[in-house]
Amino acid sequence: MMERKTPQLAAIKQVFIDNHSPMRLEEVLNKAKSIVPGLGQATVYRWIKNLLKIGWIVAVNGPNSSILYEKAGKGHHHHFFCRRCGSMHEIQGTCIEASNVSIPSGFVVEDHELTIYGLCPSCS
Amino acid sequence: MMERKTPQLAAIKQVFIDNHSPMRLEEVLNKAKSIVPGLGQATVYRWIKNLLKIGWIVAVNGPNSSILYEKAGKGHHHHFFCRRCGSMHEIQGTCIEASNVSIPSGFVVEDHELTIYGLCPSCS
DNA sequence: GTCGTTGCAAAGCCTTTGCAGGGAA
DNA sequence: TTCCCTGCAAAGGCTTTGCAACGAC
Repeated sequence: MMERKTPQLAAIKQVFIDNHSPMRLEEVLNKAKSIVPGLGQATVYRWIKNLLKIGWIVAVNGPNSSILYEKAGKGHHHHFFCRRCGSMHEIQGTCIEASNVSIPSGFVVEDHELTIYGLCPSCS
Repeated sequence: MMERKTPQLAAIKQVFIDNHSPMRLEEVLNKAKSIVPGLGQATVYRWIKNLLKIGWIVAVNGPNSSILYEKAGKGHHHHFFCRRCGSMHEIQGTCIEASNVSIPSGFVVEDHELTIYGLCPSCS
């Protein structure tokens, strides 16, 4: 994949660099549109797919089976979802190592994902 | 909601009683169809929505933002997703209490969901 | 000039909804 | 008889794809 430096791709990347909370695709689209007004949604769909494939961003499972995206390479962390305002927050320094979990024999653990639900500081 | 005892609803419930792993809606539909051949997908969509609302089943976030469903009232447990065969397993007795997690002040924890990724016994 | 990239619109999925007939109570 | 439930098909909503024009290199 030879990436060409287009304003559209630059805008999409910038959105991920500027925003640390995981975002829905529509949020990425809107934020990127404010940088490149004519940006089409198909372009965002295509680049998110590509950026996922090359590992520049990662997908996070959000509530209601939504998919959220965030920039990769931020180290292991978990996510907190506020049930009142619907916001998603990164929770740093709360790593639960897989070794702390007693898995039945036979299962090979590679990775894990933890989502905490509750109220964020603004809503509690 | 006054539930009438129809063969369709009985079949859908039976599928959840017989299968302990979380299932995609399509799986529920197919299994229920083997009990009630003419079963329409709209009926399954409608009953899954209702059973969720009354808390008879619960939704689980699956990989790729898929939604999985399982019978409620099985106690707190986590899920293991096999990356090779795509199967989802219940992991009992591995409860990570929210109190074990150091959450920044201001956040009110109500619940959590843990998904472990790796290889199941059949695939490892 | 080449060919990756883009925006638009059409096409594809999956899920929900409208509706008339059927059947549980 | 009442009216909840069902299956079918149409409608919605979100994502992907086809295509011709554009533009990075």
